[in-house]
Amino acid sequence: MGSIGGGPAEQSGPSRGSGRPTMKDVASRAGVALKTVSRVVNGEPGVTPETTRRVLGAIEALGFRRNESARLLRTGRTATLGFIADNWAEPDHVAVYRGLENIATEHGYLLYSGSTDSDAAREERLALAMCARRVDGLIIIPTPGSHEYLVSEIEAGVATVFVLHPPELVRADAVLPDERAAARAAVSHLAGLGHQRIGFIGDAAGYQSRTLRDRYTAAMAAAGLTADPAWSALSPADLAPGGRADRLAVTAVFCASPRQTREVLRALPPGRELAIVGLGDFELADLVATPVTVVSYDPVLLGYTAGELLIRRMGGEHGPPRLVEVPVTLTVRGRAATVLPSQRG
Amino acid sequence: MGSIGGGPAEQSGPSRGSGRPTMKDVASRAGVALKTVSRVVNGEPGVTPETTRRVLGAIEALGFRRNESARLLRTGRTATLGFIADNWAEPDHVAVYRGLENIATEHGYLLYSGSTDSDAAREERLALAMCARRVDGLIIIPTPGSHEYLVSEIEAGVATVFVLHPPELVRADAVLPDERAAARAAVSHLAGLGHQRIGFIGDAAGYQSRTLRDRYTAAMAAAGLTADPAWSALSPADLAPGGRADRLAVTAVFCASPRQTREVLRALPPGRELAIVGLGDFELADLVATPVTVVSYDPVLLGYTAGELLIRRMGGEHGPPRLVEVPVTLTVRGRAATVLPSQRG
DNA sequence: CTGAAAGCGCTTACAG
DNA sequence: CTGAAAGCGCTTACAG
Repeated sequence: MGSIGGGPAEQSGPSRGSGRPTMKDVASRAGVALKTVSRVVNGEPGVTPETTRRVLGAIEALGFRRNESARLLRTGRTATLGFIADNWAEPDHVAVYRGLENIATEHGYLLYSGSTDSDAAREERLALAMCARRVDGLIIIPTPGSHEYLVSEIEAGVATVFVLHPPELVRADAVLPDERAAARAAVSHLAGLGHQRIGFIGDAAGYQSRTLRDRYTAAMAAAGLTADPAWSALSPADLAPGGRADRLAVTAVFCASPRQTREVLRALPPGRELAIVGLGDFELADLVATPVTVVSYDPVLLGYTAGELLIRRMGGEHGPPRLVEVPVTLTVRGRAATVLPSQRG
Repeated sequence: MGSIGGGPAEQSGPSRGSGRPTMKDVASRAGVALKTVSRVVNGEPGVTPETTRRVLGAIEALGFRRNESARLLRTGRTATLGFIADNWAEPDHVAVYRGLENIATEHGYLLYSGSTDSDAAREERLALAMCARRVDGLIIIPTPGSHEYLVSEIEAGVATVFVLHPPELVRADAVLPDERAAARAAVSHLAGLGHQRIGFIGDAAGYQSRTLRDRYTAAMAAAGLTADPAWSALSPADLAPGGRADRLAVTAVFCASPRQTREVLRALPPGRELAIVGLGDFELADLVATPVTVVSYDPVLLGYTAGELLIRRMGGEHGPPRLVEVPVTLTVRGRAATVLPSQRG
């Protein structure tokens, strides 16, 4: 174990047999030079059909498969992208990954992946480990906290794109849902149903929804509603009977993420009337006992778009960091979104 | 683009700047030999504090970070595992990945990952691409179809473990839920509620649940019930009003996977009484309008166990392929599981 | 059409 | 305590 990097214990003994055949082995079996094998393997022109046949025969006989890692070392690239998710338990994060995988596959990249569980130290460790492997680019669903540790890597040429949440303390591209439009759609939908006391449910750390909280406040103002600051500091736990939500007499909430929305559903006491709009759709949202309206975006598109931008950057596109916003759609579900007459005014 | 492998278009021009500093750069800046830099970086003993200081200074000044890929080429290992999922849209597959990531991180491995969407050709392409990068081991949630293409890789020393579904046409380790116990638990639970006409819902291809179907048949027999073969060939579509399920007068079903269970929930006409037991739990299973009983296993444990076995194999543990079964638990939910008196007998 | 040499960035023996 | 040489498995110039 070294002092930098570390890693699994070295393999003991030659238990792996004599290893896999190399180009050198193929060359000597075919009676040609190494370079000729390389030519055949790479489909380069200028090799006699007869020689080609001999080389292919040796490859077949030996079960040779070119060591891609060695090739890439010489080439200077790795044809590898790194993806860092915050939390695999979030279907949205997985969907972002799927979008990235789609475009990565189209372009011949393989993916390193890992998750952080919102632990900034884990994110740093993972990202730097991927950089040490010399990934060509990095896609990150960021954890709360600074991403300053990436500055030197980005300067060294590692293309980096943040997705789903914005980065902090580092200038880099980001691909996000259109949060301004989302907040407006949610608030104006609820206002249209007669709600005035609309709360905002962010996450505990208050980080990942900080910009969204500002959007909510702006959207409330745009809808002609004066938002009590306390309304925007709610968490799912505040929905307990007699809890803060009751005391604040909130009749509707806008949830910052599918996870918040699901937690609200779980926390909601039976019989408590509450109109819910969540940012981000989730499976079975239409089948739960209290169907919820959502402002949804396409998380797969989010990942695909981020990958697209990354590939353009790796291709040499320069310019200042870009913010790409993906459109959102309001999907109305259930009757719970209507304010009862007695609650109006 | 070569004829083998292919890959993204080569980067055009020296847009990456002059590249990152190497040990050679550090050595010349510190005025020492390459080997001395290597000693410091690896924490090897026998270097003067003064020399160490000079080297560390140069590392700092240059922003040197060791190229892990190059180190691993020399070492002969890659400290990398490959994970191939069938479908990232399945939360269970993601959970298996999470378990694998846990143990991989503990042991210092990085993960390549990819998915197949049940496409056997994609699986083969991915697996071979990972082998070409010389992953130390491979964990696969297999697609339907033969895995014979892996034989030569396994012989060449790539440790391979299948998880969640068994492999076909290749001898390799597998880690699965205890399907026999699952089928028994499901059938005996339903039989205990008075059901006799219990159907089995597998997937369309009929593949991934083939062994499970046999388990179901055996469990029916063990419960003293005679199963009409038609009952075991049901799909969610058969639940449409007046469909096969109605004609067969099935009063309960055992679903082969969380996906089947969710599809049954979607296909179920309102008012149709049907007791449902699914293999594998899923989020919101307790909150849907028709709560379902499940025979659940821990998918994270499945992935962790598979990784554990893989690491033992990579460590040199020999012996014939092993089948590891993870325990299952019956979780009873909802009242729909009870047969109405009028339906009994 | 084919090949011998040098090198990608590092480590592994082996000398001093 | 420090270093010069060879090599991991491949590709990139450059010769014949």
